[in-house]
Amino acid sequence: MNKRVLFVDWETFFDSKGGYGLKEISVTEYVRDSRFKPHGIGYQYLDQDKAHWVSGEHQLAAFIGSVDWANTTVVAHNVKFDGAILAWRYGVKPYLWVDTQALGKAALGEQVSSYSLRSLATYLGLPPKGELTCDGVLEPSAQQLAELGEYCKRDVELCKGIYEKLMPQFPQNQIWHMDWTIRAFVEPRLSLTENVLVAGVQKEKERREAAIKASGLDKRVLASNQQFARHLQSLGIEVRTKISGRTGKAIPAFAKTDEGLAVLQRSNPCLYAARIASKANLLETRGESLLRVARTGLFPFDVGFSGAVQTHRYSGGRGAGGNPQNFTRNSFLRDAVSAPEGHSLVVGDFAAIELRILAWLANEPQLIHKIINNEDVYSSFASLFYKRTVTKADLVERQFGKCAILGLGYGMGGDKFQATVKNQLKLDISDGDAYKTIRLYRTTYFNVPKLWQFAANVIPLIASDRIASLHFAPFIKVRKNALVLPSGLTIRYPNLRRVGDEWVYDVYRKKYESEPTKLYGGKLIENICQALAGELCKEAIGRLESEFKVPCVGQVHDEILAVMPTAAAFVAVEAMAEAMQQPPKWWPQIRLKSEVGYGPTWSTAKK
DNA sequence: AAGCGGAGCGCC
DNA sequence: AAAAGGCGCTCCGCTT
Repeated sequence: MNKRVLFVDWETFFDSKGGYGLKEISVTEYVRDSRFKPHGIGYQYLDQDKAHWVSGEHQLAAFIGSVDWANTTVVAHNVKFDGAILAWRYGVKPYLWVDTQALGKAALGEQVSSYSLRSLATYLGLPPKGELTCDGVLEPSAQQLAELGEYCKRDVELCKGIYEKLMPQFPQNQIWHMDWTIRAFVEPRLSLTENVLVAGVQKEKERREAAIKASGLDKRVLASNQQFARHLQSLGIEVRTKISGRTGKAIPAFAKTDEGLAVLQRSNPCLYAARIASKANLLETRGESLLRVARTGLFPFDVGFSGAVQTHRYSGGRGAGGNPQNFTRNSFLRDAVSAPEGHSLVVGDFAAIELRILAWLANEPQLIHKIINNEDVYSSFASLFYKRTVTKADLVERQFGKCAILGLGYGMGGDKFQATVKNQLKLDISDGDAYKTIRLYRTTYFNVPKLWQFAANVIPLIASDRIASLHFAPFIKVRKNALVLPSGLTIRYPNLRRVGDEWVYDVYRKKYESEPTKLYGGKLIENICQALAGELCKEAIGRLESEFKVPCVGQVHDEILAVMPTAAAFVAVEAMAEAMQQPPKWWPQIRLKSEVGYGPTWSTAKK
């Protein structure tokens, strides 16, 4: 049977003053709220010239009932919102979900500054979007409802226009993956355990308040850079400054990794602790927002297709209590995420996936050989550095080796490496040691710097009009200002040009203004490694669901989450390991490895 | 009062 | 420059 394509857009009651709106609360809380009330829906099929408007409870029910959802692809702009309403309020399960906002990110990338309906419509030369607000209007008058209908129909037509313009530029094989990111949200399978969140937040609050109280200072003084600096000066403590990378002005060096704060930590630990405690942290704010979601039902997993527009990795969304990609490791946040009754979470992790990709791209035998023989690359590098045999038992030394192996593959310099070691390992190393580590890495794995050089040599080719493939990655094609990945998705370097002896391209960092950004060999390789890792993970999810019938419920870069009945969890572990280890058709040589575990919660499932 | 930019920090 | 990068979230402080 032919699938029909249906464009939709809901108009619903919101009240920003009453705290009931999408700026105020997450999509999940909004749609599940008792105040939720649809004004109506705009819709249009792909083969229709004009959009339609349906309002009124009975008419809406009749419309929903009239659609053959199982054979309909539903398209909307930010479809997680419209899909959540259809799925959670009307029990709709369509053939496929498509999001024109994600389509914009995937197909246009950095070429636009915003992926709002208005911005994409303007960029693509579609008719202007209407202007209308009905903030706080619970019962629109007949005239208001008619105006809302006209406004909504225009949005539906714009959504269809965006789809028609961008779909030809979007690789068909990626449609299923886009659908998966939306299903992970609108068909949630995970739970959030309320009391775990309550206890975690409470503990964190008490810890912070105690630290602030112990200092005897006002929280506002501690939290403000200016006031805190003045307070330190009044105590006769020197306030070190640093130069802002963005503004070029001197600012107080108050970051955790700044030396000035480290000095304070040693000289006045109480004041240091209070300063840190004065800032809200992720643990507490995220715990609170997840708790609000937990009270409404299951946990929708929000990742955005091509959210990382440069590499097409998934980004974390804010639709259900905040970005699930940065839940603090070994924290109560991950303890709170669990499989439903009678089920287990199966979690798989690609082992050192970017390192493997780098090793095979560089064709570096010192890495490839060790990886194939299951030798511990981190210990091996640490052994070279410390000039003695380091094993997994030498925790700090091996951690140092890991930090170097994972960090130095893209050209990192000494200062940055020193800061990274301090930040991740809480380890102080000298300038000399940092420099020595970098030199050791680059001489030991000399094919890696050679790869950066190959990449640097390719940059002029990317900027030219010539069509080619990368000789070190033949499955990646070179196009004008772009690289085409095996999936067909494109890494873009808009307006790539030489400025002096550097290469730059334009990135929208600010909202309305693009900014030249440098491109060099190491960075190009990093973009490629991240992008390929993302593609491998997507392919594994595809195999797991279609071949192994293991329903995947979430993804964090190199990690896949699935939910299975506990009786079948062990079988799913095997399936996941196999699905993740299978090399892709376009790169049969690479050797992948995964670590898979299962348990009742995210924390327990992950080894 | 609301919006924006800068800075810092969580994850991979 | 043989220069790690990709994100989202939060707060402060300034502008509008």
